[in-house]
Amino acid sequence: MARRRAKKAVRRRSPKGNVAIDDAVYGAIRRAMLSGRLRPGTKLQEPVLARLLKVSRERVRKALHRLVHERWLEAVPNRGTFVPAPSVEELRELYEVRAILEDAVVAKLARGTANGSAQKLKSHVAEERSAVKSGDRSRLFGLSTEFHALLADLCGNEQLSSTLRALLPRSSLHFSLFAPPELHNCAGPHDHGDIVKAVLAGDADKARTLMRDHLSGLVEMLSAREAPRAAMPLDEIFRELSPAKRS
Amino acid sequence: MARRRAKKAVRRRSPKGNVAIDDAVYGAIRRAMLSGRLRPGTKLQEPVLARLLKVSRERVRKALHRLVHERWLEAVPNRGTFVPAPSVEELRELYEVRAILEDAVVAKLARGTANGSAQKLKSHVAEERSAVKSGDRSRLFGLSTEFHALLADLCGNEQLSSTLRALLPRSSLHFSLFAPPELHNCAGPHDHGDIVKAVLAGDADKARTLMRDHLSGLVEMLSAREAPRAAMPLDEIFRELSPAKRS
DNA sequence: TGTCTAGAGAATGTGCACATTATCCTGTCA
DNA sequence: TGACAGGATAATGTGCACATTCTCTAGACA
Repeated sequence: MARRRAKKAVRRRSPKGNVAIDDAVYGAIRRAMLSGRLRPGTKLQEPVLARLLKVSRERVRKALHRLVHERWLEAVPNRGTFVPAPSVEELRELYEVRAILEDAVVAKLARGTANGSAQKLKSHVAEERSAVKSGDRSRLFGLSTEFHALLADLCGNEQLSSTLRALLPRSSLHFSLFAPPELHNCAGPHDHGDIVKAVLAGDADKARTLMRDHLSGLVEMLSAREAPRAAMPLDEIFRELSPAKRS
Repeated sequence: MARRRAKKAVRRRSPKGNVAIDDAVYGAIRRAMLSGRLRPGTKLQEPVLARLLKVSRERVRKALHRLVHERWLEAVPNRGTFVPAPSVEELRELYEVRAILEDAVVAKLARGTANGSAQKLKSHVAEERSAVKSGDRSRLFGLSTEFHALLADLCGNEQLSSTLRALLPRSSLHFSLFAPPELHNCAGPHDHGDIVKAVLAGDADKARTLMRDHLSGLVEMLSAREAPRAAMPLDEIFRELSPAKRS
């Protein structure tokens, strides 16, 4: 009973802030992956992450399950959660499916878009260009992926959008792990601008061709599998990212 | 301490049987949904299911999370887990995405299949025909869905296969909730047989047309939204299904 | 009579303690 | 010296108790 009262006095958790905490934990781990410093095979231990992020182990657990579900991570029963080592074969298959879906996406968009779509697309491409200049790798990666999601969103078919979005985390994983460190090698923003132009011009055939070429180019780049960055201890990775967790 | 020893004496859980229990709980709830007796809006309460299935609440919790993830169910924070009421609009969107993917599937297969594919497809269609005759609604629903998954599997692209499979639970949900009770109204096995013929004949165009018509036919049928079966208390539904849980 | 409020009851959410399992290290024996 | 067995340690997995939130109902008041 004494214990019960003590607990009640100590608890100072904001009422509706639970999902916010969950999202912060999820985001921190996801950002760590996007940074490209987590090498395939790395084990993400629940107690370690809980200590580094200063949350209970259950929160880490939940976030890890979510990431496994989205295929950012892989779980082995009674063993733990690991950073996957996706194969080139998987890369090819993944981008084949993306090509099927995104071909349909740009074809639909070229046939006609909703009001405001043109503005959204243009400003997104502009944002990508500024990210290239500032040299923020994580930010550019995020924006590049989001471009494809944005296209799908503008189709007005939620199922199409969510189906493609489900493929993007795994796609980003390949990017994080195997993209070259130099940003100017990424064939991203330039292609994106051309695709937008074709779509807005209503040229479906050109848009489809550009999209397929764009995706093929990414496959080629990622198949090279440039040597990844040097490994870094977990605590250093998360120490760097911890400020963003609170924003 | 006495409590601790008592626990140890009572526990008689098989060592590796945990995942089996989880699967059983998951399967029981899924089967309940496929039976078509759970109406949209029904709340699936954790304590009730735990009592009916004779497992701990945590197991039920885990299974519900999984079903929510697969979009069989919908969760509302602090409120519970509910049987969804998917709209006709969603139905159309869903089948549009399926058409995009399955169009590509049959086109790939018509270009050439792996050894043994023909046999698998033929025997599957035969199985569907026998299910129609036996009048087992749940079984036919399961087989009909599995036919589309089988086609995707035979493509040899795991990503394509898993992407389509991710859409099938939600698709089955529409089927369970809104398909007419009479089995002979289902435009299933007959279409499937024709598609198999076209694929094995290498006629890609015909296979694609048949697949698109087949999916359109399903949309039309499900859009009618026949009156669902009468509601039934949860305990009766799960009492009927409990034997299968142990098999 | 309709609406709003307070409280009882029951559901969901979460931290913790403990059980179970894997890993690593050490010592022994061939 | 190498391989293997056994135990120490630390991880993952799970049931439970409690906190929090929601729902539903009875009753007061306009």
